[in-house]
Amino acid sequence: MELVTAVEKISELYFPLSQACKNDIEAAAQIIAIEKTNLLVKEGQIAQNMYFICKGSARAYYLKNGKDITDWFAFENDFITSINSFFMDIPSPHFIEVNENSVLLKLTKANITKLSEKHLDFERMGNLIITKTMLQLQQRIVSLQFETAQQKYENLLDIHPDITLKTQLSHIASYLGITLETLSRIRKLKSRI
Amino acid sequence: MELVTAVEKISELYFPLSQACKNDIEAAAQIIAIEKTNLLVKEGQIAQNMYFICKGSARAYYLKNGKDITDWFAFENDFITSINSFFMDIPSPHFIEVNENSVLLKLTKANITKLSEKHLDFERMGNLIITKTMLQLQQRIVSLQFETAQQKYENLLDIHPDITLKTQLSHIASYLGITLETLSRIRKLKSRI
DNA sequence: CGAGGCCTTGACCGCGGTCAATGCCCGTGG
DNA sequence: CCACGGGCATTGACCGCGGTCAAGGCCTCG
Repeated sequence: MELVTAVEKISELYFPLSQACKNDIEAAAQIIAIEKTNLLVKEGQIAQNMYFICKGSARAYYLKNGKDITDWFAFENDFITSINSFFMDIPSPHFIEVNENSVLLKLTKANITKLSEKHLDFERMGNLIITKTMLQLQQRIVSLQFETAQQKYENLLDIHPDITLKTQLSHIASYLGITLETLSRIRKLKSRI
Repeated sequence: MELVTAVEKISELYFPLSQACKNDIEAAAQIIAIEKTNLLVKEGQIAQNMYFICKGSARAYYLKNGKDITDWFAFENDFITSINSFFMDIPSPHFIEVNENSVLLKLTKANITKLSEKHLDFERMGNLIITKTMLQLQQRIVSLQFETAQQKYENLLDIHPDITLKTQLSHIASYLGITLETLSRIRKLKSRI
């Protein structure tokens, strides 16, 4: 069953969980299938759920003067939610959109809280995920601060070589903090080599 | 005594702690006085301690092609460490430098681990601090991605109006991802208004 | 008083943003 | 089945922000 394998995957990839913990996760979580371009969270809502991507991909974006700015991508085996909203219980500045027809594991905040209280290993895992996210953000700051548009694009390709197959270039551009036009020119240069 | 008031401050500012927890922190922590320009962590070391700034200020920086790039400032009532190193047990990419003659509360990682295991409220507080740091970093990404040099400087002034009194402009410039010259020109413009 | 840090100022220029036209692909309806 | 329209990407012309390089000013401290 899909739910069991998803939980197993989480335990393997993030933190080894006891069988009792895995069982409780399985009892609390749901598997849901979502179609391309559907929204998991809308701006202004309070994000109630954390999603783990079993299959597919998603992104968080916000509107800045009406422009769509991608803030975060999540692919298979990543977690995604509106972090501001989920952790601080404030209205989400982000939309979360599913980019492809996807299968997600969904955990409510209430369930996560209960699981954290009951299972030390679950709480540890949560800590670890937050810490890693923090370090990733820090890395991204370094990248944004001192790299050229081209370097930033190449870094992204190093991490996600096939991102251009699944993702609109305009979303990638705003994620990198550059314009669509600049990204297009960079890609042209690279293809000529 | 200084130690007791520092712990009280932490409890007030970050998360309400039980008296038992505060007592244990006081038993585990040390107050240390450090002179200006001393280093708390050097590049390549593994950061063993978390510091809370009772008085003074500090910064984390790294060397990029020999240039000093400020990554983080910490002022009174902030915590500071080399986050990569401290949380992941890897050699620090950062130096941590005390900017003024300062008084710090120091907690070793071993003590923090013990306190987290013993006191649920302490662990919660740790979680909260990490989460808030994560959200701050995320905010900084937005700022770096789409703001002009001037906007970034003004944002910093909103948060730390008196930062220029304590901090070299060259450190501020590298924190904002701009050059010292650009910062100087921005400041000139502002002073003429 | 001289030296060395730190900051300011000026001249120059290139990366990447903006605006606008064009190309390309695909879904929909006549 | 083709024609049209809309969304996305490409390309070109232009230009301004902010980087680089270099000179000079201003403290502070020995």
